[in-house]
Amino acid sequence: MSYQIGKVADLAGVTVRTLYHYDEIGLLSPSERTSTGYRRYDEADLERLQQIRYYRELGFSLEEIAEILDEPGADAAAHLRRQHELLSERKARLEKMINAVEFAMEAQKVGIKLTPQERFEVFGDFDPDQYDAEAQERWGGTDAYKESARRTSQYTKEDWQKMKAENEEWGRRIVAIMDAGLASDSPEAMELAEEHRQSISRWFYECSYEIQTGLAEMYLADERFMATYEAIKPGLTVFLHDAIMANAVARS
Amino acid sequence: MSYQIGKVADLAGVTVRTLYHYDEIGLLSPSERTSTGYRRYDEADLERLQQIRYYRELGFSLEEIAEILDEPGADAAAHLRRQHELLSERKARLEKMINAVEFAMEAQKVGIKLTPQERFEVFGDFDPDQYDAEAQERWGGTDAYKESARRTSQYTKEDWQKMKAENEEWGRRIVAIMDAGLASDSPEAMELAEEHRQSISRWFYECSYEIQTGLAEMYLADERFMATYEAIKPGLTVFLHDAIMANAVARS
DNA sequence: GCTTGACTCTGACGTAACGGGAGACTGGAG
DNA sequence: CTCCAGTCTCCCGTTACGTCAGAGTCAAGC
Repeated sequence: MSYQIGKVADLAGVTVRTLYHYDEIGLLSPSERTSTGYRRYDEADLERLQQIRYYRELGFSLEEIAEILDEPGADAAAHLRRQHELLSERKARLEKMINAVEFAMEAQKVGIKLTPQERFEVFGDFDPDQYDAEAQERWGGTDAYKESARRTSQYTKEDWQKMKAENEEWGRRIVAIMDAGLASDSPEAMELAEEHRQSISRWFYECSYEIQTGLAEMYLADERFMATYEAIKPGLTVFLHDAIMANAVARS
Repeated sequence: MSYQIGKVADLAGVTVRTLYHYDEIGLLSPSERTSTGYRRYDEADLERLQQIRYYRELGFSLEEIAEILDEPGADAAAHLRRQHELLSERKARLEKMINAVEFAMEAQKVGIKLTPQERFEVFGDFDPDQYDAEAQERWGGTDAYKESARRTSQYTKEDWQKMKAENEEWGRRIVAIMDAGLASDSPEAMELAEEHRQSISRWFYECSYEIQTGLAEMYLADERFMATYEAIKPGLTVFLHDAIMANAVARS
């Protein structure tokens, strides 16, 4: 069983021109020709094309691919293993980039400027080991921001003003609680943590306790998020963080 | 605060030539020049470069990026949302490719040939909705195949022969159990399911009950995997599948 | 004030991986 | 026998830079 060039192109999702090119440079020369010069690709050719496509997807140049595939002692299984590893690395890199975008969105929402390093560190050389895939999960997958985008795009100026007013009111109340000397795990503080969560749920996206605790950690970990809360009242960031944690534990 | 071209190049992980190029085609022209003609990039330029890098990573051409970025009414937040969505799609696609590679590895291990469609379907147009991210989890993340690769690379010819002998012995025993008319959830059948799991753990990778049940489903879902077991004895695939399920339930 | 080495400037040509024709031949359906 | 889609080889075009070349710039050190 063998296929002619157009069929192969369709199957593999490439153009015939690409296959001509691969033949020209000797990367993939069909193992047979008909008497009239038509190219015929067999199973082995398809397998090679499959490997080529994976390595291309991974960003290798055709020259590099030719070297890799013609390496003696590297069989199909070895290539699959290698591709699996490289794809996994790419995935980790992508997750890192998604997190970076989420971070940038959150920063922008609060009106914080990114440092030049932060803008680009995700594009730098990547060490897969240092990356914690779980961080990704904190956001509850990928829907939160989609939902947020869908909702906020509809908001009018009055909506934003109303939101701002609500937030300020909330700020006054939590400051009052702190001033009253109440603990961060007092019912009053926890109630305000709960309101913080519900406010996000109402205005932006369904905010689970898990997501909220993720936010609380981020407020603490990043001095600029911290600054926005500290500006309202010194100590508020830690207080809010603890209240969120206490509330999350109590409610679940 | 503004930066000169080399600093920007370092920060963003591109070459100065790339920045010259972006300037030439009007994609990113620094907002200022010194009196001696040196380019000076400010914060806004960096933000634009950040967007450019994300869109490039996503495979857009420079011309497309110019259009997107100069679209009126698209602010930074809109770009971040768009990038987030596109990155998520890419991630789903990558996961699909990883699964396809794993499938190919499993197929190869058992000596099954892939159909041309299977070789390339993962490269086709991708509908993100149809993809089930959980399938990915069945393999217990990404370590199983790494481990398998690490171990099998050390194996000698005798190891492989020993493994083969073990497998054949296991095959004879499970056939005997079927012939004896025992049920798939009989202790004897479950014991052999357990041996199946331990054999994989010993020879390839730490095989959890979760992974094993994933394998059992794959044996049933794919007629060619099925064929390898049916060749030993008709009905074996279903029998083994049920035994694995019963054993997994019983042990956890 | 002068040198020096790292950095920057503007051309201009080179390259990888195809895209998109032109013009001629092939091959199966009617 | 005729068509029309598919295939062949040749060849020039394009994108996103890489790679010099030759000249000017800048901060540091003597």
